Amino acid sequence: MNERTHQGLKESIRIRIISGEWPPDTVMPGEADLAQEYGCSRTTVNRALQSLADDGLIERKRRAGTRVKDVPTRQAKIQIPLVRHEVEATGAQYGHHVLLREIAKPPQPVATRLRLSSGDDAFHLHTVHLADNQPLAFEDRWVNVAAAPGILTAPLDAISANEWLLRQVPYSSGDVAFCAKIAGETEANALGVPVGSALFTIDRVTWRDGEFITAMRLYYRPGYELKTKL
Amino acid sequence: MNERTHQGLKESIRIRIISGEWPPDTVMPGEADLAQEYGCSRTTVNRALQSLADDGLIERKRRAGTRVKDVPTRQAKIQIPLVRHEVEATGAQYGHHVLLREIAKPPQPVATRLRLSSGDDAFHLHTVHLADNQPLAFEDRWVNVAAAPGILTAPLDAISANEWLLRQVPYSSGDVAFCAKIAGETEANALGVPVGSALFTIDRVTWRDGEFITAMRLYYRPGYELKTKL
DNA sequence: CAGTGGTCTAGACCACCAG
DNA sequence: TGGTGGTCTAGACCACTGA
Repeated sequence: MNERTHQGLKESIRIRIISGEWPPDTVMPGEADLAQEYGCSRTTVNRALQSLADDGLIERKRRAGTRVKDVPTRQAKIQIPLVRHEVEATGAQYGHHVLLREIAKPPQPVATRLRLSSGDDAFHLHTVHLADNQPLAFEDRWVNVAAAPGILTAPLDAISANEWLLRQVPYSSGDVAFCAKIAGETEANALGVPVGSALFTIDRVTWRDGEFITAMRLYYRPGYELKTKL
Repeated sequence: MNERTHQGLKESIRIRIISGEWPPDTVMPGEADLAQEYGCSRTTVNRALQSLADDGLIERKRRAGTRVKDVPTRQAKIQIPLVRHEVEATGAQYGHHVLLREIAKPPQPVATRLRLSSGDDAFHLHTVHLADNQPLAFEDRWVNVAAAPGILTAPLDAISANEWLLRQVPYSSGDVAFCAKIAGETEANALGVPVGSALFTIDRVTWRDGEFITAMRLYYRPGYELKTKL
């Protein structure tokens, strides 16, 4: 790898950290020193070090300098999956069915998470996502109609609600949680698995400018794995 | 926010994308144009746009320019948790117990994932992680002794194997998978939950320079959630 | 308060690839 | 093959903060 580029520089420094040249919890040379050592400009060193800090390998503070983290807890980047893309990436054919579609008063836990006044209705949707006609995931979604009025007339048989919302109402922020849940009757029937199966679950609430857009829970069929690299 | 910094610039451009100024799948103005519009240098625009591309909002190609993603699939950064840090972050007291410690031949699935020759022994460890003396997670780990010989004499009662390995053998790369598993007897006993519970599970294999270091599976107690933000 | 990282600039060259 | 992004440079000023 070319050590004159910030990427090559980053890799070189990473290896020096890993090899123990600067043990955990010690201060590394400053940017100016490294720039001189590598014969490049401080700007380049800065980019490399910022990237390493972004990865969680080092910590940087003004005046205090750059130090190797005590425990190099690293960050993983996860593509919050769009189910259709997941399916198509495996070469399978994607499909989905809407199992339930109603305007209803959301249960209390959902209503509070969505900051809806009690008594307010919301759009409720059950969808099952298919890969080669086999159920892959079951989606339970509530949508704030005020934030996305077009959802009521959207062609949800042709395009999944998630995708429609992403296109029409690009969100500004969201909370995501991963967990495991026991399949109840609804989920079990939708996925065609026994009640009591362990389902990998993604819980998501999405906001835009402080206004709630949608809350969704995605139950994946048993055996599913969300993979990433460190 | 100050629009003269690359962070402020990024936020400004992000809002313009979200507001629909450049709809999905359209080409944005080039770096030079934006630099002129904002009255800053192209370098600054470049940093802002690279950051947005890193977040998954836009795609950049030489010659083709910068285009808003069709479906803005965003990336979430997840701190692969060190259980001790997780526990201490909630204000609880961390502890752990080693339940099993042996040299044994790993089962075939583990051996192949670790690229060990069949017949090779490995260091096997069962650990339960505690928060205020309540079981939080059960860890099943195999370690390649050749890659981390000190593990055999490490004080694993005082420091968890994960932490010891991170300090002594900082890894270069790893595969991570999240899934849900049904609690078998071993996991259920360790966590003090009924057999058949749904356990959020993190599977991890760690390498260094192509040499396998450790494979671990972490079963969290029911109700646990791994949270992040978009 | 002095040294470190954070950031901007103006200009430059290059790699890539779509037209 | 020309236009676009990727990157480097040398210098500069500033913000922060720990010694």
